[in-house]
Amino acid sequence: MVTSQKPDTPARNLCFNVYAKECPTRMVLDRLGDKWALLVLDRLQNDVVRFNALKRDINGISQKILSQVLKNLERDGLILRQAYPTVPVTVEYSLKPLGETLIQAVSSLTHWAETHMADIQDSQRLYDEAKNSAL
Amino acid sequence: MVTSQKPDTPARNLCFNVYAKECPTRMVLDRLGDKWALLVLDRLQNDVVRFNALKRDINGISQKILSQVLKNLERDGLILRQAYPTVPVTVEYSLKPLGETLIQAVSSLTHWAETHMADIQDSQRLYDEAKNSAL
DNA sequence: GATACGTGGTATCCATTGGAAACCAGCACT
DNA sequence: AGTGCTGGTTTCCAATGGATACCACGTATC
Repeated sequence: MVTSQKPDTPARNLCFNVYAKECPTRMVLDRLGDKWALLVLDRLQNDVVRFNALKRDINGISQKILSQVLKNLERDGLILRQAYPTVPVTVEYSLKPLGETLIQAVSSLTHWAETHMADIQDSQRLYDEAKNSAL
Repeated sequence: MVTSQKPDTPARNLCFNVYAKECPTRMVLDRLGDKWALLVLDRLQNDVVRFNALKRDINGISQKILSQVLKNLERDGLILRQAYPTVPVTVEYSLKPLGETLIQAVSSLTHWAETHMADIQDSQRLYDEAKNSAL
């Protein structure tokens, strides 16, 4: 049976393995497995956007989290931060080539969320009703 | 009670819009924007897996979080939970059709992480070195 | 001159969440 | 009688997240 594998014999023998705790790819998933990062990347698709514009567009994000997320994405080489010494400082964020390669995957996630929302809501309603009738 | 004025006219006027705070699609992103959920879904691709097998395979996940994630995914209609009244209870988790439609997107994310890890590490090293030399 | 505003952020506080470990019930094996 | 395995739940504490206030800077307004 394939189901139960020992921890020391991983399913994949790739150089990088998302299932291994120590693997650096997990750091990437930690980063991407963050709704705000997904939304920021999605918003930067096709656009160059300034800090406060991102804050306005991504409804509900706090400044602290936004600057944190942007800093991390910049460190990862996914986005470019460009500051211009204008009157009040102007800072523009845009996708770097590495980010462009990622946007495909991110985009299909957000698109999936938008298209299958109704199915999920139906399922949740059924689930909750079953729970309540059982009580 | 509406909190405040709308900051600006939103970029998209779709029925479901991930950028809107009140939009249900955000709940989906909250769920998917969770490294553990991504890993669980990825692990269930092509396999029917039992609770403790998932716990073993997904290195580092705690029992509490795993059962929580599984419960949520089941509620969303993405996975199927089947319990058999065997000697010690046997519980099998598998993808439901809705989950199958999602796995493509999830899979490309985890695959992206595995293939572009080296680039990210390079970028992080450069970033940190620049930071340190600036100090 | 003082005041207020807009920019891109930090700093601070506190509620929510996450993880480690302990505990549970039921039964099989020794 | 004690130990182990199953799939969880409970408990406790540290880490994270979000709301809010604050900052420096220059500009416009009073």
